[in-house]
Amino acid sequence: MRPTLERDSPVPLYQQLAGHLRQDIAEGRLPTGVAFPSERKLMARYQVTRTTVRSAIGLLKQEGMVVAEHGAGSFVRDPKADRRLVDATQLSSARLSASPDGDRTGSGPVRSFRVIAPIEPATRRVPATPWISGLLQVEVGTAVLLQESVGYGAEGIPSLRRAWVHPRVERELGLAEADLDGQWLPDLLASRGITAAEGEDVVEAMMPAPDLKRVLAVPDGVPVLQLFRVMKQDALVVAVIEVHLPADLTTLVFGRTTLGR
Amino acid sequence: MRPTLERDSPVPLYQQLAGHLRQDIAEGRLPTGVAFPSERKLMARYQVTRTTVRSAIGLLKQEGMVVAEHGAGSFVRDPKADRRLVDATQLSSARLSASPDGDRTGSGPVRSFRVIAPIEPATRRVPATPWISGLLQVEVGTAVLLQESVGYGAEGIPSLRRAWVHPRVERELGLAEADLDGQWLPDLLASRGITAAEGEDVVEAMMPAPDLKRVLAVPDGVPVLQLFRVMKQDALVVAVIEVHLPADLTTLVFGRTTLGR
DNA sequence: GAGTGGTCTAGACCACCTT
DNA sequence: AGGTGGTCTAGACCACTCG
Repeated sequence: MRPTLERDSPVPLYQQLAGHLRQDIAEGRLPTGVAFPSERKLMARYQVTRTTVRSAIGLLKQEGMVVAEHGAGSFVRDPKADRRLVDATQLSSARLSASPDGDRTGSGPVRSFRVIAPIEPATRRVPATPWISGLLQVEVGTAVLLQESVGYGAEGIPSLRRAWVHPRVERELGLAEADLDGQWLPDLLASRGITAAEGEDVVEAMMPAPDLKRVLAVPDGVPVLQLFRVMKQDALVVAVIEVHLPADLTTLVFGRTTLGR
Repeated sequence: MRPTLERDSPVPLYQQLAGHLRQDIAEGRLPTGVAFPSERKLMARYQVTRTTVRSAIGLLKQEGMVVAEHGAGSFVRDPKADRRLVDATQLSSARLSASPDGDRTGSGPVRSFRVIAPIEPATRRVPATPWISGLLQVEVGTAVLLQESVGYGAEGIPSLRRAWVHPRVERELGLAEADLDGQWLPDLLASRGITAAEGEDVVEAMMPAPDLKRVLAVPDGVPVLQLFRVMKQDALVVAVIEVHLPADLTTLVFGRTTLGR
């Protein structure tokens, strides 16, 4: 009713509209978790086409402030609400579980799990990409064992993990692909006395490619955190663990923190 | 010509089209950095409307695989190409510079800087949000000094930084807001003997809100890495440093890495 | 000036959820 | 059944870049 858009403004209508909606959210007129005027209502209220309305809402979706549910409506979201603390240094060790309940640590209520299709650890041999060969410290193209697994990790967060073994370690331990299937590699290394207290961590973030987005059930407007842990022993690289985590659910912590969020 | 879309498929046309384009990119038919058929050409080639073509390209944009330049064309992008290694533990110390050239470390060629509008360190007093109060270990709502600055950091990466001082430290050092203007807070702390070798790091990622997106010149489809460094001395929190970095440019490294990417 | 991407209109039909 | 978001058409005009 009252709110109007300037049709002569150099700022496009859909951006003006997005601004109005953003302000409505920020100032509490559109409370989080609930409601949102339907696209047809917004058309009428602002006297624009559905295309324009959808462009505006599209912007908010990309910012992670709104999620749309087909047939039900669009809902305001707090992009920072669902984050749980994750200890980066512990990430590589524990095995992923098939159901989120398995990892309930008993501390505090854990809500709204995301449904994914877990994948048991599966092993294959692949040539090292430039990036991985840099971390593993082997020649580019060297054939290395790669293990891949999908499941729920610490705090019930869906995650995809990959583990690359250094050929030297593979030789020393006499590993075969068959040994590894169904068993999470760092567990196996630990059982043979390789704990890798040393090591480094590398962190990146990106928008998920469609495959990863589906596998981890990542909503629109949510990036993925990517953590590489370089396991070392006696200054030699033993393995590289890669972990993908939906960024809307995770706060990565390096070093103990007394954080009672 | 040859490629056709299935109109009866349950998969929407624009998603099919996006799939085709993704495959063309992956298999090298659309090389990175160059070209891309214009929207009108794609309309003709696939016999769909411009809306459908734009939806497909929109998907690729959100994945960071394509950038569009008004009037010039759309271009394939390698989402991982421009990353530079950034030492997370060093991030808080050095002051941001107004031009990217100032931080050229001399090691290797640094290309394609992004143009931003630097902001000198400016100080104000704000009530602690729940999140910050948790990190600073003060009561929620406590008035704390906040310093904010925008510029080019290590490796010439645009970044926004904020520093919160613990009230105890502010008192002990007799800081005034005027003291701080134009001076980067960690520098000042260091000059008074507070180095904060201890500390923890917290990392998150998110899609940038429009303000941040503009300030850091973040392209579409690119998230922002957010690093909080909790500076401590004798187990007491001294200050919290927050750093925002465009994720397409940064690989955060924790611990020394021998990585010659 | 020709070609490109950006915005906007006015419609239509569909798939899905809620009641 | 009625309302919601998702897809798609067929057009139009504009702002920008490039040769």
